[in-house]
Amino acid sequence: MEYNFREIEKKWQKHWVDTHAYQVSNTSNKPKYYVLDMFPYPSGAGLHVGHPLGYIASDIYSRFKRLKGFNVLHPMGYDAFGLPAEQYAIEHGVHPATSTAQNITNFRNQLDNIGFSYDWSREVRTSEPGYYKWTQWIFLQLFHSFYNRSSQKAESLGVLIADFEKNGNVNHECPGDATVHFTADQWKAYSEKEKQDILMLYRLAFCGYGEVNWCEALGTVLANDEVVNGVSERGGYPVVKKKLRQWYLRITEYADRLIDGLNHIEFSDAMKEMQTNWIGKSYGAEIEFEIQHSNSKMVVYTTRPDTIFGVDFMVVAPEHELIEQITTPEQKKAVEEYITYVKSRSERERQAEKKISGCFTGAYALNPFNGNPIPIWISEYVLAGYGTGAIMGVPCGDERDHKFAKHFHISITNIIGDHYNGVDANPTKDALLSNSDFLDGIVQREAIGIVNARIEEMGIGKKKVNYKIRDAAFSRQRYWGEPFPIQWKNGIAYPLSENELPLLLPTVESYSPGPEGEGPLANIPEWVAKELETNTMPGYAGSSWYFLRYMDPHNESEFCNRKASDYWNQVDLYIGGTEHAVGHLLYSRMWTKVLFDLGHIGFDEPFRKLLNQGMIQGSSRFVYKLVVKSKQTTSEFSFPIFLSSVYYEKFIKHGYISRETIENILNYRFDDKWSEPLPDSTGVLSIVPIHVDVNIVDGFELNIQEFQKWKNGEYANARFILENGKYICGSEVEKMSKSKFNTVNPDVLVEKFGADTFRMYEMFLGPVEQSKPWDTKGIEGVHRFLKKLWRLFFDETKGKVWTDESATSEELKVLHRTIKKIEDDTERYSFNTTVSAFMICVNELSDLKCHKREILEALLVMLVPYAPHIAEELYQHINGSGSILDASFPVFEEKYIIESSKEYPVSINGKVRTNITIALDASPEQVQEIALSNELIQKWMEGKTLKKFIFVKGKMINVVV
RNA sequence: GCCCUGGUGGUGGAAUUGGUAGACACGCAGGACUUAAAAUCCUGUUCGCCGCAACGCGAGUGCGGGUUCAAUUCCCGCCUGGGGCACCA
Repeated sequence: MEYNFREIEKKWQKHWVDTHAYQVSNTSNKPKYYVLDMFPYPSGAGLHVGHPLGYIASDIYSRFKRLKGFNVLHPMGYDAFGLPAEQYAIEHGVHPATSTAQNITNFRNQLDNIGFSYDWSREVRTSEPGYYKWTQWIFLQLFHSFYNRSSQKAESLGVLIADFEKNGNVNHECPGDATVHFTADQWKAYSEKEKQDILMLYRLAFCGYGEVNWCEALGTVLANDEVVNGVSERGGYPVVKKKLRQWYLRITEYADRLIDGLNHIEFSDAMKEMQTNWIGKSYGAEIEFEIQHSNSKMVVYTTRPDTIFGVDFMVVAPEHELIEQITTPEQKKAVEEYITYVKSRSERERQAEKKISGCFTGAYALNPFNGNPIPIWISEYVLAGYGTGAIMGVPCGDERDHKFAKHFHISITNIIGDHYNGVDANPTKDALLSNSDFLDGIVQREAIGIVNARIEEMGIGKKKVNYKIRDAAFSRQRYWGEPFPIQWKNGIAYPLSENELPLLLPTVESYSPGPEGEGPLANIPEWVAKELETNTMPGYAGSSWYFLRYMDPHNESEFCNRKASDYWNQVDLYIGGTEHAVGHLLYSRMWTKVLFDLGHIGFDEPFRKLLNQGMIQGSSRFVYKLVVKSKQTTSEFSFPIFLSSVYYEKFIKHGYISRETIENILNYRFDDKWSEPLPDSTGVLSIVPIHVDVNIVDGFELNIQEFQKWKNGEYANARFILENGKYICGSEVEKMSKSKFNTVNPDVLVEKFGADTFRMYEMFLGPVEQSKPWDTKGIEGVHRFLKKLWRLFFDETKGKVWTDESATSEELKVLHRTIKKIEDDTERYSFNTTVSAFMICVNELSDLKCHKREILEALLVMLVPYAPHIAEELYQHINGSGSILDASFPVFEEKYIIESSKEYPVSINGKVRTNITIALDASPEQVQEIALSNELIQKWMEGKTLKKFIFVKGKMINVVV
């Protein structure tokens, strides 16, 4: 009987569906375990081999926990709102709901192929009204709440209003505008509009104004993704910043709790570091500077007040409101030109720019301690959104300031003596200050406090904690997202009541943008007539709380019943990529904290343990096309000519190919003699790399016949210049994507080798956490392993070969060593080493000719998480009853693997010279005696004296001479 | 530019807490079985040197230094691949 994986896998997949094998209940006397994959966006491109990596890992862990006696929640669903579906709708007129449903169907079919243990009865889709009703409901919770800084949690706005009526806002500093102060009487006297405007400054979900990428030519707002080098990706039109009314989430109020919460969850140190850096808490001071010949003042934020006497210039962000007031007439034109230039630049470009740019305003600030005038500059490297949008430039202590000063020939004051060498800035805090008036001779670290005290005393500044994190923009001028349950009346935002939810996304005629950068909803007269909000929510709205919905997916009266969330509690294991480090993973943590504060759930961190899967990269292949480039055009030969990679390498090395070389090659390589004249005799020959489908390349060798058929025969009449009779492609590791023709479809591999082989091979590739390029070569090894396993049970000619004989101690040792390895490694998510442990076990059992049920049955149970189909099939044969899914993981027993002696490596001065087998219970003295009396060791020690004898029990021996 | 992360044979990787570097596979080479092929099995496979082999010697975990009896592992400096940087999800 042969291993017929196609038949076996179909059979069991059907059986598992028929028997609801993966349905899980919210009530159980088993302990619970919740394993979750990061919410996938069902893209039209379908799954490539990179996607299932994490899914397989989580599936293995879920099944493992089930064998260990847990009630395991392992759901899957779709983050179904998003930009690509809308873009597709604009281009093809297909409703996003239609294309999304289609994509989901494909996605699901691909997943089903792989044999996952998802409980599909709990599937959710964020674009379904039954789901987004609750996204809207949570938005209303945010809208109706503020962050009470004294109790350190979200509370109902009612609490705030009650206090305003009694005390004004003395107890509650205004988070949206710290300059807002009012008494109880003033509050009561305010109009409805004034009150609402003030409340808006407190709400956790609030409306404000923010800059977007505005493309006039397309009449739309663009995502950062759609802007390339300052112009639109589609069409290449100019993109500028534009201020629009936007919704925000006040995540800044949660900054401290988001930092603190990291101490209570198991994320990698790298991940915690990224989140901490993103939140960017810093301790510093705000200092006020007077401006010469002006009544205005400028406020800078600095983390280094100790360097106040080293300030040689000021820099304000190009958006800073002071600029207009302080710019001198002589500088006006230059400043305006500079600001125009900056408007066309994205924030990223501004920060990444190596070329220093800036413009002098003509104005001077005055150092509050010595009255020295300090020139005020504008530069793109200062961002408006951080701190006060103005910094003090201290060239001797900050690298960027230093470069700026050098570039604009601003003289540099050295306040740190020898610590500054005139060439590089030195950001030390340990130098003794000089040139610093009353701070001379004081260590910088201590001077910080002294200056802070002095500025507070003088009333020109105060200590200030700052955060880099900004409030999260929460609206999009798009169609395919959740509508806001908000109505606008006389400029006041009124929430819909809960019983009006869900506010359904209406159908539209066209998906193109509304007037003035508004979203498509602004084009619907009925919508506008009802004064409904025309923005929609961003992609991360639905994904910020989906892990809760899985616990109670069909509940129509609550977002999630408290009993269900109390039972399932936190996600015990969350698997996904690091690309979500500072987006999704911060937003969902914040939402969880809000829901906790408001008493809707009983925990304030969503994910107890996070495992980051590495990215499977594509290994792209290139063919090299010969073209002729003149100054204006690129022309081609009448039939395309491709050169093997060796020629391209030469071309790259020398930067050009001579006409003679090419003519020689052409004449020499083609049997029928090259007769065509080279096109455009004035042009330069050049070689252009083109991505070629990796599926028609074997290793690096191009399959020329397939290539000529590729892309509907676009290159059917191509000619090739080969090396050693082969066309060798170039290669590069890049993101796996359709446009790079480097995707590999799991369906193809499952069809050829089976799901079990595919699952194990994905794991065998390397540690889940590590990124690596995909290479299909090697999958055969895993497939051979499964066939070898099969042969432990069935012989091609003899049929069944397993027996009921009892196992020998040698066989038990193999089994129990494997149990220990599989259990330990699975527990620490080291799935690549478990696969090799299975291989070693099967190799050893084959060598021992072991076909004993006692051993094999335990092996099958361990294999279930990894290769469930073959395990279930073989289990049915040897056991005959029950499903292996609910078997118990075999119990490791130390007694089977105890060894009495060990072959010690013996080194002389750290170099291994021989191995000696010594009893494990030998004393160090005995070991030394045995080792030193060894012939080989004596030979090595000849003429030398023993300096030290190192013996690590069970590990090694080192003789130092 | 800033933050995070990786670099070990021809290839993917192993070495879990500083203790035999290269487990397990792929590929390659040679062999067995077969009329032949597939499948399967066996042997070898880090590099260099000693004319082969055995044995042995030397080098070796991106590069350069350091700590240690001992470093892929710890420290310092550099080179380089990947991810993120706030409207892709």
